[in-house]
Amino acid sequence: MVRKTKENAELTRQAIIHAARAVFLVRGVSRTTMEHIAAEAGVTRGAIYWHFKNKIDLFHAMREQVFLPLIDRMDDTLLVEGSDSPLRNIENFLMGTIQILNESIETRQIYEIMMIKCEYVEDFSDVLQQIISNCSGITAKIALTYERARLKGELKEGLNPEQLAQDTNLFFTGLLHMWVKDASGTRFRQQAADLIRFHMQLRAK
Amino acid sequence: MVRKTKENAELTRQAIIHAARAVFLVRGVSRTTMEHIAAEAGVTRGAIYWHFKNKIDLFHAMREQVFLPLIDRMDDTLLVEGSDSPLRNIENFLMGTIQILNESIETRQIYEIMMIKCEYVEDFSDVLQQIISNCSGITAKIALTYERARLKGELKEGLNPEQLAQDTNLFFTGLLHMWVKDASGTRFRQQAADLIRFHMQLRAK
DNA sequence: ATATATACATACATCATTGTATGTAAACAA
DNA sequence: TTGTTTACATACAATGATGTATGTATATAT
Repeated sequence: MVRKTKENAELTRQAIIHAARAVFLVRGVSRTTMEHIAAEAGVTRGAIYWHFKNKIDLFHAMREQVFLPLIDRMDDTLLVEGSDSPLRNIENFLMGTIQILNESIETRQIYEIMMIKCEYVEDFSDVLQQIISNCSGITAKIALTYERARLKGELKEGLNPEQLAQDTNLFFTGLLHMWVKDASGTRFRQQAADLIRFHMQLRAK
Repeated sequence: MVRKTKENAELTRQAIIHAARAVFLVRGVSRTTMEHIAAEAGVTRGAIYWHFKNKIDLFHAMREQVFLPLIDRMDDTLLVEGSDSPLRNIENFLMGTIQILNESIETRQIYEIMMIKCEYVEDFSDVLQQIISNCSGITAKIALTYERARLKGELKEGLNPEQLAQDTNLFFTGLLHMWVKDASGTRFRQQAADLIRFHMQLRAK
């Protein structure tokens, strides 16, 4: 059984991505070898090199499975016109992200890999640029939503939407990082919702 | 020149730590070999294995040089009794940390290594626990200071010091991460001070 | 029905890395 | 002054990892 159908080949590709995630998680990206991934996926390195150019290529494929949906959801949650409570939209977006982390093992593990099991050097260093620009994209959309909240009179007086968005973005960046690092769950994972609510109350009228 | 005096040996030790920092920064911790470090330090692997058990041991030695002073400074800045503005103390602590990152190449590089050039797996995974507990220590001290601020009437009404501290801690965690990733400096490094001021104004009366 | 491209598995050559074992000259203690 | 320990350098043995080259059976196109 050497040559497979297209559907079978796609299954193999997915199996390799899943295997990579599993191995990255326990060994870290750098210490993971193609042989590790192949063994986990039940194939040989030949299969991996057929589907992916090298480890980075595989890494990017894994990353996309989580980040493309994130962008979509953000647009759906934040950029809806004519919402009666933009502030709620922001809160819902943050809550939704946490909820996804809670529900999706896949997403959770990929976040963990990207945050504490990957070294951003050499070929990986350009991922940082993507993260930064991604981040400013998020901030911009949050800022827009804060501006709408201001027009609706939801905000305390004298608060600059742009600065609010930056503060929220940094808060959430920190929360995600601590959420991921808090494997025991006692410190941050359980209270994430409370932290978000408090953060939003700070700026609500 | 084989056997050196104690002072000379200590210099060698420091040279190895410095070299490790330089190499970790460009190659990442995992991809860095003892030979790389030895070459950078102008010694052989023999010297490194004499002073350090292995790469982790060396990593911890490097880390301590930055984090022991941090704890001291935090205590000095936050836990001063009878300050007339606890809120200012918190702001000064955050500002001071950023200032140190700006001024000390060594500190900056070690933060960068720990945040985006190290994979927390296997032997390194217990560092995460240290970070978490370190973090809750910081939050506790900030909470204490917020409580003092509340007693002095510096805070807006109805704000819980503990929650404020958590929010501040997450904000600052996020800021440090973005500060480090923002190598160009344009996004976060230049406006860090403004972001901190805004964050503090959000809770000041 | 045959040719060709596909989806892998296998084999190969090369280089990198680790820990330790051993060597050694100078510092230090007695 | 003579051990003895220190502070390394050198040598060794074993293993791991990469990328590519090659093999091959089957799906698919014509």
